[in-house]
Amino acid sequence: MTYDFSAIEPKWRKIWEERKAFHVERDESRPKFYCLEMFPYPSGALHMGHLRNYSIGDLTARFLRMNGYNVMYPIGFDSFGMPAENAAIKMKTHPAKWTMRNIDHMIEQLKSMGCGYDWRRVVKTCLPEYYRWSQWFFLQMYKRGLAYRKHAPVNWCGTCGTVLANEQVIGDGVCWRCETPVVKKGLEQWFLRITDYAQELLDYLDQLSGWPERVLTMQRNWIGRSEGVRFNIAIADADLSIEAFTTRIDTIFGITFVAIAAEHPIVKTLADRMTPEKRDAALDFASRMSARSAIERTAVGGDKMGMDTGFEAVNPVNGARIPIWIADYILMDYGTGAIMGVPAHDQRDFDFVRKYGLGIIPVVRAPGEPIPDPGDMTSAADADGVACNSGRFDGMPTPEAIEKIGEWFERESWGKRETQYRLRDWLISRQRYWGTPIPVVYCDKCGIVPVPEEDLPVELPLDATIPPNGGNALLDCADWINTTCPKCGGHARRETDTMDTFICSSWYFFRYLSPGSNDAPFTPEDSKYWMPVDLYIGGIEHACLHLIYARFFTKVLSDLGITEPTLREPFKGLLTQGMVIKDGAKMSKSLGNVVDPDEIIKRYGADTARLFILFASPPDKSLDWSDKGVEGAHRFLSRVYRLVEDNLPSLASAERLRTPMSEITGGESRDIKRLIHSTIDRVTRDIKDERQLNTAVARLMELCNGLLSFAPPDKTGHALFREGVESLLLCLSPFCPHICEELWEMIGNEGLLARAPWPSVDKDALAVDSVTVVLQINGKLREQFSVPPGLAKDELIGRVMAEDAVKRRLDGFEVVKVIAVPDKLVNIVVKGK
RNA sequence: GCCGGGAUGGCGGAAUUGGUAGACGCACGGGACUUAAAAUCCUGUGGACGCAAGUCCGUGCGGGUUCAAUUCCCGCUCUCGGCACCA
Repeated sequence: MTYDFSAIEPKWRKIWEERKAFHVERDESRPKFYCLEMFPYPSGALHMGHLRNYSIGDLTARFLRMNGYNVMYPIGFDSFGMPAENAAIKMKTHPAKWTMRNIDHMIEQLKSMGCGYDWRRVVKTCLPEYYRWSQWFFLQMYKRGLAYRKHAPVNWCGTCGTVLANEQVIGDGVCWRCETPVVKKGLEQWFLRITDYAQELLDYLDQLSGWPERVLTMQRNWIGRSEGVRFNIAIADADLSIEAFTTRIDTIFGITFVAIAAEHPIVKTLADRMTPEKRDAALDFASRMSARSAIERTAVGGDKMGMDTGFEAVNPVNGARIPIWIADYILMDYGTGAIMGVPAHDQRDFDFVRKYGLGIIPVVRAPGEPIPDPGDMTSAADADGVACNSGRFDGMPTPEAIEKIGEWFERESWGKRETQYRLRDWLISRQRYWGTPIPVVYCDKCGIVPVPEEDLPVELPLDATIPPNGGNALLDCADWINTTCPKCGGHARRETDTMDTFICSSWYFFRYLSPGSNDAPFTPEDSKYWMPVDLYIGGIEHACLHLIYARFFTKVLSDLGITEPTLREPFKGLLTQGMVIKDGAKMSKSLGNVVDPDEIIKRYGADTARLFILFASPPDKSLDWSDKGVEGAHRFLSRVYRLVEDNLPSLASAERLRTPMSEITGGESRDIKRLIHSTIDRVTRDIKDERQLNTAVARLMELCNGLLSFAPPDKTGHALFREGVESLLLCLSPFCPHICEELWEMIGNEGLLARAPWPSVDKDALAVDSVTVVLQINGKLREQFSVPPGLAKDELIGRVMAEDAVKRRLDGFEVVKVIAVPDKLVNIVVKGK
């Protein structure tokens, strides 16, 4: 018989299922571990990235289960979203049908991988039993003012036919899904007040020691905190003022213009006070500027465009009159949409005045240097220095000037020191059908009315037909839209926008914990026992999307009293797996370099696929797919199989499971005992502490090689051989569970390996009988000697110096210094001949 | 521009606190088995010189610290990723 994975793998999956090997319940008597994977979108089939994600997850879950932890390891499907609608149009079917069929197929695929999920806990976010609670959370937030509706310039993707949250606009301003350039549109939409949590989201990053530094940095950048002063600038000869925000209030004496965003409301006010020709020109300029896509607006080194309004502003500190311009480089959605222009110390302002011939006033100089001549300046000087041209602040270093002038502004009530964030409130409305309906109606009389909790869920009508042009199918559901107002009973219309699917994924990890719960999204007991997630595994692409939203949701749930007040963060540990690469590029359909997991599993088995993936590179680095490497992994498993099959009589003859080191005499036997236990030791540490799964596999290969070349010399030898084989199977089982179960059974063990305890390390067996020390001369390796371990420095030096080879080498040299490192080396420093 | 990774044989990747660079695997060379091939097993494999013993060079580049540097410090180059007219 050879290694027949196609018979072995289904056999053990069936047994695991029958024996409910992976069912899990709360158990206060054992430490818990919550191992979570980013759940897949049911696109139709798993790709290699999924296989990698879930191989890492299942290994972790199995390892910890064997180590005595009560392990929560669930899976589900993020099953609302655009692709289902697109597929529905293309395949002339319904998104629900397409989605549910895909889920069924992907469940089969996940099972074929051998992942030990608790299948009773599967979450499908497109089912009313799930999304009713998303709606319920929305209502709780609405009640507390955390969900609100406002008119705002929003990001619109023409291809997807919907608005997007800021986080979903990526790169140079394109849609995260279809990469269409996004345009700004003024619309009334629903938002969640995530900015209320900006500071906490930032502060708690410091506590997330189990997260990769890159992700923490990305989130810090995204939240983008900056401290400055918000202040009023009066408009001359008008009872109007403009608010500006600056982080460099110390440069206030250097203002030579004020610039406002094209979308700024004051543009219209000012235009109304202009001559008709001037007015038309201004409004035309403003609308041309604001209509441009993010790509055009932020083109690197883009020429700045501006227009003088003819109005003047008054510098609060000295009464200087300065022109007010509309400028395209001012963003309406950051700060106040208006800035004080200080060309001497801001490169953008500098570029602007050079183009339009406005003045430059230097107000910071390098210490000990004269005030620069504006005419000589070739760029803005944004470095710190000391104040100049700034009245009584002259000579003050920049940080102090920022402090003192800020205080002065507050004292004079000109403005206030303030912290700004780049983070924007989360726009959750989507003009799409296949999503969670927003539980709100618009009453002719009462306006916005939330749907009462007892009327939840607001079910998505499943009899809708997706319009072939990709529009929102809900708009055609007149029966569904027209309803009665829960408040006055009059006519009302349902909200036809659905929620961003990132809402669904913001709390699914709570739902896993209480799958049957009908009167609450999850039970407090379950949440208290299982949360937080101990290890979350997924792609880094969610660093500023899902991972921020889920943190926000967790904080809100905690504040609403739905979870423990102390549960402020959902994910204690985060492992961002690397990409799967083939031929130097990320696997993608367009490049034609995809490898189908199904085919690999069919051809080599799931154990081989998993082993290769875990062996080829560390989990957080990118993985180079190699067909040859897969064959290598398969070859190894065949060798493991043969190791057992060819030695069944020897294995059966073993009389004891563990032989103490003190009873082992032969050198080879002592070596194999040592190899067994150093392997267990290393593999355990590699998995637990280092997450170095690739080196753990390497150790197991070494153990296998060692056992293959070990010929048991006696009875003790046979016992040791069995000890080695059992250790190998136990340690290998989280990587390749099926073959290990099979071999475990073959050597006569009862009970599931999946439930067996992890082998312990026999510390006595780690002690070595001799060590190799090297001789260095002037730091260069020269000789090697075998000596007993634990020799003191002097003893070691004495022994090495006595060697003939060493004497020969030192002949004619003067020994300057001798360094000894016990059990490692002796380095002799010598001087010329 | 700012922030964060990374650079080690032909390839993927290893190297506790500075202490034998290249574990493990792939690929390749030689051999065994075979009529032959595949599979399997044994064996070699960083580069240069050498019959050999051995010597020299070698972890992106240039310096430095040290008896000793892939590892620590200073200065660069290249590369991947994130953010960016963010006031």
